[in-house]
Parts: sequence; structure tokens; C-alpha cells
Amino acid sequence: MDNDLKKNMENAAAQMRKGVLEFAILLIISKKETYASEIISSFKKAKLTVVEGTIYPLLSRLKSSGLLNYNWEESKSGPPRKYYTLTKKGQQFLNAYSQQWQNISDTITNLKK
Amino acid sequence: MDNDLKKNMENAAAQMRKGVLEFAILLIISKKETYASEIISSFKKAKLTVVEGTIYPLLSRLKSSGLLNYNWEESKSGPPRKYYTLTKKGQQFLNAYSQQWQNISDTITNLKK
DNA sequence: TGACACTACCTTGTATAATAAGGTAGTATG
DNA sequence: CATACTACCTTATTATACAAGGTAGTGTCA
Repeated sequence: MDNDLKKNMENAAAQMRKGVLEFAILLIISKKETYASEIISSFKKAKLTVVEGTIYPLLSRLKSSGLLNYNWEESKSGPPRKYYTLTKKGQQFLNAYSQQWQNISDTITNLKK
Repeated sequence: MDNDLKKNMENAAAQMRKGVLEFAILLIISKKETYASEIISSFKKAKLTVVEGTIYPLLSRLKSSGLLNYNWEESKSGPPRKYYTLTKKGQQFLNAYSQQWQNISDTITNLKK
């Protein structure tokens, strides 16, 4: 069925997103401190769907691994937000991630030839 | 601990590999028909470690999803090999994968700015 | 010919993690 | 004060990478 193919492809896309998710989040936070809901919106704009059930546990993981910190900040239009920032360790980690990304990206480029 | 950081980074690298694994395998097979052990060697050369326990189930999955076919061929130096080829559906799938890759790759590039 | 190395296949059990679904609570607004 | 909206978080399910271990064909050489 064509539907089958479609479903498989969505699944495949999801697979790929996963791998870069953590990297992308660290990248985003390194640019400016931000909170979960805003991150989700950013991804949506970039056409990379990420849902709440994915991002909250992930941010918690990164926090308890010492890559992120957060502080509560009041919002003028809704409940308070957890603004995340990169720790020094998080920064080191992001650098390592960048290299990994480069390596994988090069590998794919080579395979395509 | 520094060791902790190291372990985390290896883990991160693994995460990233996962996402592109299926795509990379389809790419490799699209270039020339090949068998599991040879694919593992290819990855090793590209510094993307992949082990048997990963690749055999994955190839089976791709086969039963109709993306791959295989045929047994005798070897002059060892047991017979399962040579895999892309089906038409596999080819379509690979094309979709390529677009996905492009999208994600572009997104990362943008986030880096 | 029989022991060992090598290549190639495959399976089982475990751990991790993304996702779907559903829940709590603060703030704003008519 | 009811409703909408935003933002947080948790639980149960499912998928799957990997470590470890197993089977079997072929080659080598003493």
C-alpha cells in the first residue's frame, strides 16, 4: 500500500530527528537561554516535530547530567517558565557533539558519491 | 569526573549514529550489492562503529518491510553470503531519506549561525 | 584426519529513550 | 467565575541498539 510507504517514511524521518535532537537543543540553548515550550516552537518552525513528552524528560536528563542549569522566571502572560542555560560542561559537550556531527555529515557525503 | 564526560560523549556519538544508520545502509546497498559483514567493515573504515547485533536485525527488518531483497552467493573463502539489493520501494524510500537528511542537515547549519 | 582459525550467519536479553496520552496549575479575559 | 491559554510534568507503551553468546561452512597445516 501507498499508505504503508508513507507511514514508514514518517517513521524514518523520526529516526533521524532523534539522533540530532540532543545536539540541536544544546545548540539552541547555547545561543540564548530559553524554555521548553519555546524550543518546541522553534523546532516546529524548522519542520522538525518534537513533542512535549520528548522534550521534558530530555531536558531533565541534561540537567541531571550537569549539562544544563535553569532558573524560574515569571512571565507576563501565563505561568512561570524554566529558562535553561548551558553549563561549562554542557559547552564542552556541545563542542564534542559538533565534531561528531561533522564526522557523520562527512561520512554521508562520502557515501553519496 | 573526566571519565564521566568521556563516557557521555561516546554515548552521544552513538545516539547520532543511530539516526543515520538505516539511511547509510540503504545508501551503501544502492551503490553495489553487498552483505552484512562487508557493511560492518565499511562502517569501521568510516569510523562509525556498528556491531553484528545491530545490523542483522536491521537488515531483516528492511527485508520484511520490502525495501531489500537478498540472494545467497557462494564464497571462495568461507561460508555463503547473503547479498542484499534495493527493491523499487527501497529506492523510493532512499530518496525520501535523502530529502529528510537534507532538511535536518540544513536545520543544523542554520542553528549554528 | 583432526584441531584450530576464520568468516559469516543469527538470536536472546537488557537498557535506553521517544512518543502518545493524560494530568496539574498559573494567568488572562469576557 | 467559566473558559482559554500557556507551561509544566508523568505514565505506559513501543522500538531498537547493543552485548553476549551460539551455529555452521571453509581453509590450513601438522
